Amino acid sequence: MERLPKRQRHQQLSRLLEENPFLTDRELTRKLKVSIQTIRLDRLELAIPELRERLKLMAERSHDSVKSLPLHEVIGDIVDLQLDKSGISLFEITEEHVFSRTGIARGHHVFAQANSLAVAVINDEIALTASADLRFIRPARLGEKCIAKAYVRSSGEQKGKAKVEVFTYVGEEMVFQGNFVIYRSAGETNT
Amino acid sequence: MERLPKRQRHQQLSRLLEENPFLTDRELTRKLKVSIQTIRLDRLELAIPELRERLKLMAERSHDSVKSLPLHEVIGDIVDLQLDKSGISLFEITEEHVFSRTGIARGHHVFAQANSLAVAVINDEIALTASADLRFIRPARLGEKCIAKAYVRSSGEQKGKAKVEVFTYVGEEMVFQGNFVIYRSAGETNT
DNA sequence: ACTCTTTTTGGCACCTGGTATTAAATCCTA
DNA sequence: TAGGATTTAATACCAGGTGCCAAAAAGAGT
Repeated sequence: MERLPKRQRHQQLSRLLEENPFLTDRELTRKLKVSIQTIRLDRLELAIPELRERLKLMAERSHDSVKSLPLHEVIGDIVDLQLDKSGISLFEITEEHVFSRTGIARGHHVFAQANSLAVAVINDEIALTASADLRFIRPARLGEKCIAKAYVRSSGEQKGKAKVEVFTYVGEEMVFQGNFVIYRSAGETNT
Repeated sequence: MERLPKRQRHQQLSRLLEENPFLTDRELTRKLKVSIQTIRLDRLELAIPELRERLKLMAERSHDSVKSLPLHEVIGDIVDLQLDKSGISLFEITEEHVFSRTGIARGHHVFAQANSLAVAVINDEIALTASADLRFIRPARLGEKCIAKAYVRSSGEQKGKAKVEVFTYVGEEMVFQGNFVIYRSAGETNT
């Protein structure tokens, strides 16, 4: 039995729609050289919804992913904050934070959580990172919940700089440690 | 002339569709208590496309933003790369990177560019940031183009660690400098 | 060569969510 | 009360399908 042609076509169809979900059945007939009914049977078998449904799905995905894009403000959820003293934030490592090959979080996300917290804990109008000293103790992995704890070591209202120490844990294990020096507006703003 | 009802309806219609672009004209008639023709005239005047067009637009946006979503892989465009030697990347500060009150870039974005480049420049299957030492020399601001230059100082194939130095400039001015220690898979992978 | 099954086509009615056009009804106000 | 703006109605048409049924074509088995 040379049942291949159908399977092959199914594969091609899947591939085509994966790389361009905007194709109508009619356009697919031209690419695959079969009738439109065949295309529709194929979609049925492969459980691929019609064009409009595909677009709707994509639109829905993009609609609620607006919320989950944490690029703008604080990275991680701050669950406790004592200004000029200490703070705690939570951050869960999801697919978008990891190297896809290894499932290990990219360093800048772990840093972003710690940095956001270090800035937030400083009780001032303007607080900017001046310098930092980081240690990635062990990699954080997909699905892990990172708990960052920040302690203000010297707030130095006069000097314009504050020192903040941040420790990030997964469970009991420490995964990251950083010493931050934060500029605060009391001292100077910027050029 | 009590021309308000129309303008008011137009405003409501815009608002409704803004917060839920998935509404059909028929659903809108129920919300606004006017005939479907009125809804269509209104959309015409307001140049709001029909439901399917709206969904298509959203789908398209989300489709090619896959490329421009810089969350996953490398932050910044790498324009030059000599593995185990040096690399250059460009990154423009846009609204989403800054504190909205001050227009100053959040530190973790500047760090992310430098960190991505430091990892990219290491010629190895797996490269992870081990530790880093950072100096934010002056704030990067909205609209500025950051040029990060990375130099591998000691690649240490045996030791499993490489040292990378990164300098980030806006024009002639240095805004950031960092010393990175990168784990490379030659030495050890991970737990 | 003749079955039997799978696969592929074709045709037709129907659906949704519209556009386009023309016409009638309703307001408002000068 | 005439006249423009506004609203509603009615009808034809379109894209991109679904659902269903039948017929043609292609293989496979013996």
